Amino acid sequence: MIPIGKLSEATGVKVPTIRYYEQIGLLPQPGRSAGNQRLYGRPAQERLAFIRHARDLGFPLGAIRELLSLSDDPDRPCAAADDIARRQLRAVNARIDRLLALRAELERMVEHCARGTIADCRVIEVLGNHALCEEDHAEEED
Amino acid sequence: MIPIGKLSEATGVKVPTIRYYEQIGLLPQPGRSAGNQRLYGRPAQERLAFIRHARDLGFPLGAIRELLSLSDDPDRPCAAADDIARRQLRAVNARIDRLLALRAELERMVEHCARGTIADCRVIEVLGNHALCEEDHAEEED
DNA sequence: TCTTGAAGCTCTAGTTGCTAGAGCACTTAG
DNA sequence: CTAAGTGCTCTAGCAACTAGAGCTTCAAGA
Repeated sequence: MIPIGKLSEATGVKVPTIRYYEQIGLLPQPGRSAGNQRLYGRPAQERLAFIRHARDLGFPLGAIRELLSLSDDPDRPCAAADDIARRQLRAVNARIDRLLALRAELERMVEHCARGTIADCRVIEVLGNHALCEEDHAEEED
Repeated sequence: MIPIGKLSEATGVKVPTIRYYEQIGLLPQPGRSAGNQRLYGRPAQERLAFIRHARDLGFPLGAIRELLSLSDDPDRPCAAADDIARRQLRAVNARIDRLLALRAELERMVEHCARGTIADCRVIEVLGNHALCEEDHAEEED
C-alpha cells in the first residue's frame, strides 16, 4: 500500500489529478490510513496507468470511462473497445489534416514577412483578409 | 450600423461569442440603440473578422490580443507580429508531430484487433501496458 | 521521544474558449 | 397592433485540470 505521492511518482500522474479522477469517479475511492490519508494497492496502480496511457493517446475521459468499464468485463465482445479506438483514430486524423492546412498557411505568412513595420506586415494583413489565404483551412475542429 | 445577429452572420462568429469577446475586452463596447441593443459599424466588423481568422488558424486569444494591439499601431516594427506567428507555427508543428505518433499507435492497436472478447482485446491490452507500444508517443503537449 | 519539514487533507476558485438556459425587453413585418 | 423573432443580462456549465489557503499527519534525524 502506497500513499498518493508514490502513486503519482509511479504513474507520472500528478497528485491533484489523481484526486480529481477519484472525484469524478474514474478511480474508486481508496482505503485510508488511520490518519485519513489515501493508500493505494496494485489494482489502483494499474488502473491509473491505464488511464494515463489512454490520456497520452488523446482519449477523452468519457472514452476512457467506457474503456475501463469494458475492461472490467472480460467476457464481452471486443468490438465496443475497437470502435472507441477507431473513433479516436478518426478524430486524430481529422486534427492532423486540419493542422497541416494551418501549418501551410502559417508558413506562407511567416515566409512573406519583410520585417518592416506593422503597416505592411504580411502577418497582420493576411489575418485581416481571409481572401489572401491559399489553403482553405477548415473552420471546425472536433 | 448592424445589430449583433447580422454581425454574427457576416462574420460567422456566434452571437454569444461576440458578447464574450466584448466582455473580455477583445472587442470594444459598441454603441447602443435607443432600446439598448448593440450596433456595429465597419471597423468592428473588420476587427471581428480578424479575430475569427486568427482563431481559425489556432491562435489563442492572448496572442490575438497582442496581434490586435500591434495592428492598432502601424508604425511599430513588424517583428513582434512575426514572432507571434512563428511561435504559433512552432506550436502547430509540435502538435502535428505528437498526433502523428498517436496515429501510428492507434493504427497499430486497431489493426491488431481480432474482434474477439475483451479478455484478449488488443486495444485494452495495449492501453494497460505501455511496454507494448512501439512509438514513444510523447507525454506533453504545449 | 521530540521535532521539524515534507507530504497529505479539504475546499474553493481559476484556467481557456466558449455554450446553454432563464426570464425578461425590444424590433419589425404583416 | 400584435406576434414572432431578436436582443438583453445574468448565472452556470463543459473539459481536464491547476493553484492556493489553511489545516493535519507522517517519517526521519537528534
